[in-house]
Amino acid sequence: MDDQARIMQSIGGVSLAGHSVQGGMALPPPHGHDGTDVDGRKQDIGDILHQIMTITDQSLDEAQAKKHGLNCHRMKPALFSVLCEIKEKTGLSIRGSQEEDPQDPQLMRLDNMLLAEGVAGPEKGGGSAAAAAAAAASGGAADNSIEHSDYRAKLTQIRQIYHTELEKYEQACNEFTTHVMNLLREQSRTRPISPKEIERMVGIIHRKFSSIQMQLKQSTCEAVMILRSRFLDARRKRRNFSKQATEILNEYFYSHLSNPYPSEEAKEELAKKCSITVSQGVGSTITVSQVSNWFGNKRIRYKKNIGKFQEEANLYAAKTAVNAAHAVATAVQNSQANSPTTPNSGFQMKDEEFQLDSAESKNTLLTNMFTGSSGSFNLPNSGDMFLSMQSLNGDSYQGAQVGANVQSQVDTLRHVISQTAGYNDALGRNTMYSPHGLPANGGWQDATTPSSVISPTEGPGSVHSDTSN
DNA sequence: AACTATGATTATTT
DNA sequence: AAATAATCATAGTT
Repeated sequence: MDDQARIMQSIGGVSLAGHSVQGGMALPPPHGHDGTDVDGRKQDIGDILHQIMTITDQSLDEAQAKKHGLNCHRMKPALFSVLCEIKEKTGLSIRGSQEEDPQDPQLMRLDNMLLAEGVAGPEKGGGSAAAAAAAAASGGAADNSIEHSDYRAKLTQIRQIYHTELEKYEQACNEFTTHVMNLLREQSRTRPISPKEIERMVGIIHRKFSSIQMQLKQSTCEAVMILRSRFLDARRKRRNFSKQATEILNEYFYSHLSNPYPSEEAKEELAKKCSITVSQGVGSTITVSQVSNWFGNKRIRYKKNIGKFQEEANLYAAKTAVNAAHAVATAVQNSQANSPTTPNSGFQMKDEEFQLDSAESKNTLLTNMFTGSSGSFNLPNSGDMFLSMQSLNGDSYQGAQVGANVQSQVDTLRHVISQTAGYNDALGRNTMYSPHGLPANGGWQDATTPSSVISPTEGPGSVHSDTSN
């Protein structure tokens, strides 16, 4: 009350001195007599101040009405100028503006991370989301991305939420800012508000909202981290393939030992086979990239220590030998049947001759057939092998149809042969199959120095730097 | 618990 | 881009 009295005092003085009392004259004075003029004015001003003070206590309509009344009041300009003066004196108007946020390193960090994670930024250039969608649409043809499709989907989800929230905050911030600005502008009719103050206010609001946004960013980061640890690390968690799957892969590997690089199609096929193979109850469908991994690992590990794999090699070679023999036999039979120009040429193979039970006769037979012809299996690939077969038999039929299909079986047969031969007459014949001179130069089939048949016990060196974890 | 096997990742080479 | 070589980290084995 003391303040108020003082203010009123000064109002009386200033207003009368500074502003001519035009407004006051225009409006009918509350109290007509000169004698009570001063008292009346005091009361007037007291009323106005009271109304200003209590403006927020009233309902909107009432307040609007009162506000209008105040704005039209004859004392209003005077009061305004007084307020201006007060404000100037108390130095309330310009203060501050020294708080420029120091570009918050933490915010930067979060921003960078979100950007790196592909959550922020512009839709990743048709990258993940589009690719994932395409992959999902096209079905199984998505090799690598299908593994991460879950992850990508979740990431997209996070991204979406993040963006909608961000937008929401942005919008709310703008709305609130404009609202406050309007409010201040309107109030500036009643009390002095410099543009700088408005600016400062806006700055404050923005800072508040950006701190909220930072929280959003932080929690988004957290979500991404959790997602990462859940998925990408789970990806590293290894599940062994099923027995059947490794069986299939090994079969392919050992029957293509001379060139164990399955084409993309072959890989797809293998992946399919491995996935189809029973016991796939719980999520272990094998993907193409897994097949690639497998072959990569297999090749390098086989090469690194062939001796260790001899047993396995024999096993699978023998296993597929029967099939191979079958296939060769039927293929030859078919070709013979289909081509009248090639009557029997002593290359008949009957199934019975290739029962594994009668392995001995089979192997010697084949051994004689192959080793007898060229004496060496140091061939770049099975294509040559096939040629040698042809020349051996003096057969003139075009083997294209057979040749292509038979190639892998020939590999297998060669293996079996080399094994038996290696054991039976390993003396002069160490240039037959077996590892095609691998460890020396690292190549798989351009080997120029075929090593001797590796004994099934342990290869030379046998260093496995791999298993030293 | 030590050890090996193996699927996956990373860095480098080709 | 694909292969290799080295390495990682876990699944199985002993």
